[in-house]
Amino acid sequence: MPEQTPRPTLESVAERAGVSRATASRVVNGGEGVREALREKVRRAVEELGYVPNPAARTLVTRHNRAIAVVVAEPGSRLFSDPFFAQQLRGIGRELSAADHQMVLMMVEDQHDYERVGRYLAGGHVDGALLFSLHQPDPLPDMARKVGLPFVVGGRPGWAGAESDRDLVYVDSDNRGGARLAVGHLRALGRTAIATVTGPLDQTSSLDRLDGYRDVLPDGDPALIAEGDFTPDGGGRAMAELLARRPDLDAVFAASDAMASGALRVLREAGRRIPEDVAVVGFDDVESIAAWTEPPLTTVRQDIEEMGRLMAGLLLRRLAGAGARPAAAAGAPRGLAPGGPTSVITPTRLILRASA
Amino acid sequence: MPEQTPRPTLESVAERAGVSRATASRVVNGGEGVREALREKVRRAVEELGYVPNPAARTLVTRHNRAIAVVVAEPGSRLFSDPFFAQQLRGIGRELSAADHQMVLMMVEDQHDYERVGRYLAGGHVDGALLFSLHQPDPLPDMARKVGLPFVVGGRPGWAGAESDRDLVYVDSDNRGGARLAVGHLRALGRTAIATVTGPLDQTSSLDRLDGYRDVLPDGDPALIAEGDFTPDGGGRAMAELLARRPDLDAVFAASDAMASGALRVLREAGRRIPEDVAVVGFDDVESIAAWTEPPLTTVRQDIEEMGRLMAGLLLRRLAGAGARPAAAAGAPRGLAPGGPTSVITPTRLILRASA
DNA sequence: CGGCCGACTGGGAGCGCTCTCACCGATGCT
DNA sequence: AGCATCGGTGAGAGCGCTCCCAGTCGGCCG
Repeated sequence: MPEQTPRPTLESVAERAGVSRATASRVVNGGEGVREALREKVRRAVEELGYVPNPAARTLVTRHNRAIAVVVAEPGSRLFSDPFFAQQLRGIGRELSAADHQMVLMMVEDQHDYERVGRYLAGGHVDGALLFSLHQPDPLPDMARKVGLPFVVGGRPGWAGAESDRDLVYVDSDNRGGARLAVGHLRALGRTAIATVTGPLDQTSSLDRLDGYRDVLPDGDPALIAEGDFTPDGGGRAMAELLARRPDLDAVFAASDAMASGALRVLREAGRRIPEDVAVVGFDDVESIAAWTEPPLTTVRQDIEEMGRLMAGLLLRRLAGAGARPAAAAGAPRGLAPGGPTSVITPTRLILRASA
Repeated sequence: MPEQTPRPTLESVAERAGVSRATASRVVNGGEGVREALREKVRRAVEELGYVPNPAARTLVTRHNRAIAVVVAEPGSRLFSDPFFAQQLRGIGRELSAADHQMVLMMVEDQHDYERVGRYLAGGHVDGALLFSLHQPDPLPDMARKVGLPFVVGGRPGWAGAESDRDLVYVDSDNRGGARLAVGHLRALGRTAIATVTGPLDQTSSLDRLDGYRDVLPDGDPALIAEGDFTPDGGGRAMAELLARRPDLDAVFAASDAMASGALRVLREAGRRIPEDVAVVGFDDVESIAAWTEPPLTTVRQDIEEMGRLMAGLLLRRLAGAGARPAAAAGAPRGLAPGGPTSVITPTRLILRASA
């Protein structure tokens, strides 16, 4: 940066206040154990000089920088196509800035990026990391672990062993419970042939939602299950398939609002009235979709911002050191390690609109 | 951070390689002017020790940290409700990581946050800043200027004097041209009573789009103009008003897809067929909306990711120092200061679908 | 009234890295 | 042969801050 005037240093503040650098430092950092008279002098000097501590110098000795990394894998994916991501960021940002920490956003798209991120995390630029959308066995957690960097994962990790990995702390919404809510509602409506359009089955959120569907319909016809891809198009295709297999279906639970909107359109084109002929329930409650479909979509809402806040809070607590357990936050804390912090599942709830 | 093993320092690398710290440093930073033999030795030492440079120490002396801040005002607003923001971030991230810079995300919600951000920018945590959604005369640019921090603004600043402020460099899409495209298309279709639903008129993007509408329809009936708020609801309300004022209207240009979706619904409820009775054109081409309305929306697309990339590129070029002018990027460079970098307007184009 | 204790304060040693400059041997030139 | 030159290399001085440790100075106890 082009510095116009040489920036004031702690040294200059101390000089102006007529105290030692050590004392000035004490005042700047809270002023414990410094007589009020001196404290005031230093404060005035800081004011007059417009002194701002140099974070690099501080970090050099304290070994932390009040910053955490938010690593987002595959930004090309749905993470960037719906407001999910932005809302999550907002929650994280709020929690972090309340704790006076900064958020460093990193996007991973290809192999090369993994190295970049790995180097960054290893470099000690940040005190901790929030890892998102981990699919396959992802190298990120191991990288972080290797350099001793605390981290929290967003979304239940899906690979073998992840569940039993005691320091793999994650935050996820109650996908399974939400799906149960949706399908239960459909059944309570008296529907008897309830289909489902799932998300890609290599993602835990899709799997969990499908499990919820099965919880309610343990003996369901497999022909009533079709896989989508979280896009409106895919939802439409899956719906068409479902219609071909079971023309008699009278309800559909789509595992995302986007897929539901595609399904709605296919259903309409097939001449089905909604909700009279076929009741439809979505998932996510993405405002720009759910409230504006024709008819408005009954769906399952997850508190996305809260998830972000929770993740940040969990990480912050880990940083604070101590084995401080997270207060059982909204949702059933899922005990993993008897001694460490705990993963959290946030609740979901049904939003009733016209489609079911 | 809990360091398990004391992290290797440049000193230890030098020792292991049998060279001085200075030489080791040279190798780590590119290896200019070091004999191949030594270079190799150092590289091996780095490898064996798993050495990663300490960024804080480096920043302390170089005075820059390969990081830029992305400051987003009022995250509660539309910035977070449509994918606009996420896409922009993606563009910024791509450009930045190509230049090996990091992105520090800061959200400003209230007065208190302004102070926090101001302190952060003044602290030298970052080498530059990208400022978003500046409405009223915003303190941010001045803050940045005061501490000599290079910055680029997203979206044309709207207050008096901003336009003539020669180092207020911004990137915006061609809102006015896009609106001209939309309205021109409607007119070419033979429509004679073309209405428009504007965005909130305290935002330059709304104003510019309205100007584009007027460019094509200089003698239009003011009753054909209604103000919305960029939400589907607001769009619907404005549409209803328009319908009441001019029941004979046969086309509508909505200044955002979200508002268009609301307008579509009101139009449908009023029994108008689209596009037969009323042709509708939106703005933004937000995929989750435009492609899935009933009928699919003809709209104006802006390359949002490109805007992000451009902003980052502009800033990076500023940082690189030199009066290097930005290459006239896609779009008409709008000359402000004859000597400095230049604001950029990115092109928009019409996407034809069924609604018009 | 001397000695101690405790609350403050200052001195100084780094944190890990970059960068200037002096130095060194090997060339190249006159 | 004598001397300026030059690519390479190392020594050392900080960058601005924190924090340990020793020193100072009242006040209070015996």
